[in-house]
Amino acid sequence: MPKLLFRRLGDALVCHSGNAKESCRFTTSPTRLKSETPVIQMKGEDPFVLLFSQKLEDFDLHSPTPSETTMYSNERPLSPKMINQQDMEIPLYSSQYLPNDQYIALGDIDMGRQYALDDMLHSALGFGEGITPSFNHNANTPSTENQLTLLDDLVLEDIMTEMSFKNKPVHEWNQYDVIEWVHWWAAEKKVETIAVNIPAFTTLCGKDLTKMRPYDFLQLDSQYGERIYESLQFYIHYHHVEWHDNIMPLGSFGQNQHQVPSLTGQGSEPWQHILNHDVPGKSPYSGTDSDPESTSSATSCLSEKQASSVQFIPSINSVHKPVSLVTKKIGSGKRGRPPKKDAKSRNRQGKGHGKLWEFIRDLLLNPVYNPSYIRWERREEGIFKFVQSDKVAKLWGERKQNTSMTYEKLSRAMRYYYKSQVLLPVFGRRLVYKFGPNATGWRPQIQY
DNA sequence: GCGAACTTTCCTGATT
DNA sequence: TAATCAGGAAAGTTCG
Repeated sequence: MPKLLFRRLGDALVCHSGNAKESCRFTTSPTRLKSETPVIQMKGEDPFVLLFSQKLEDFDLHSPTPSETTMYSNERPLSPKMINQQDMEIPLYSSQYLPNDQYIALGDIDMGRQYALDDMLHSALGFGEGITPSFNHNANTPSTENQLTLLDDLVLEDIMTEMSFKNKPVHEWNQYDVIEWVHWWAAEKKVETIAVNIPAFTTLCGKDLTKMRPYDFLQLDSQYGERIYESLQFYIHYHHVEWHDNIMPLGSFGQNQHQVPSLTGQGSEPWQHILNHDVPGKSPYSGTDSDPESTSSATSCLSEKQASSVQFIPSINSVHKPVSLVTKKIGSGKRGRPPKKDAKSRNRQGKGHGKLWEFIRDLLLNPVYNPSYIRWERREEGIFKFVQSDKVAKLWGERKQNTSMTYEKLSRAMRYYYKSQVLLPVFGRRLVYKFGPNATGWRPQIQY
């Protein structure tokens, strides 16, 4: 019996049929996913049909074969309006996740979301009873009840086996394993990813984590550091006890705090330079610290090249600092930007200090922000989408030391790139942009 | 000091 | 109704 598996990509839940040529994707908001769980069943093998409990109008549904496949909900046919021709060619979800026609592999899961995939799938399981879906393919393909595939063997644990950090001891984790684990932790604990200071972990490897004390975790994330520390100790003890023979004895949170390094940078452990940067008013990626030793001599797992790729990415936690919003003038009659009272309060703008499109590009290349903040729609074509547009705007504003930055303003700047063909518009798609011929550095590097 | 380039801010109107 | 998009207008900032 073929299996129907899902892959979550940011806000998108990707559903594959039993044929690699067929795929169907729908996107919806996290809120809707959580509060109004879409109900999904598969009917038939090739093609297939997806059945939703909610109105189809609520979803942005794309099919690769709209002309050949007729999809029906239990109430109404799929509106042609909802078929987006631009999304018909999506190699992104093809062979890598489809080993053969019968069994479909589950791709990497974005664990950065609040909602739990297993909750969603369990809800889907319960929906099938009492529902008589209609299905029509080419007007002559009968509905085949016996081909209905339930999702009973999809559990979160299976999904987790896809994550690389699980296959190695903590002290061998690289920076990406650390990031992945923190994402996994956030999903496990139902903690919003954006509330966790994940950027503070991006320069750490597993070896650093195993040597860090509770207080160190608090310095990385004042809100969740304690819980992350405890979870890590639990993880090491109960999941990787066979690996961690070189790891220091573990203490419960609250102990050993007298042993922690000082924040003033006098310690000698390799992660301390990172902690020293993560103090209020200082971004760990700002690169403005005047002490060259603190950034170059530490034995962080990051190479210089890797470090440079994230050096200007600001702390997410700091985004949550109080923002003084500019109130909109109503009917002032005066157009244009008003004179700035505090002209020196802003970071340098204009040329030479990182352009907006480069900032966006680097977010896309950073697993900390892709896909939770921004994600590729079709990477090979340079098409991307803002997942949390307001958060990206805050990041951009933080970079420019402009706390009043909004997505509206950011998007205006994005649209100015149309003229120079750094970006190209993607008509009909909200929050979607495309890199133009004058944008560089976004294409995946081919390894020879 | 000037102008170009880039960005920000505000706005109107349209669309989703 | 709110969010987003499109684009005009003008001002702020930096740099050559």
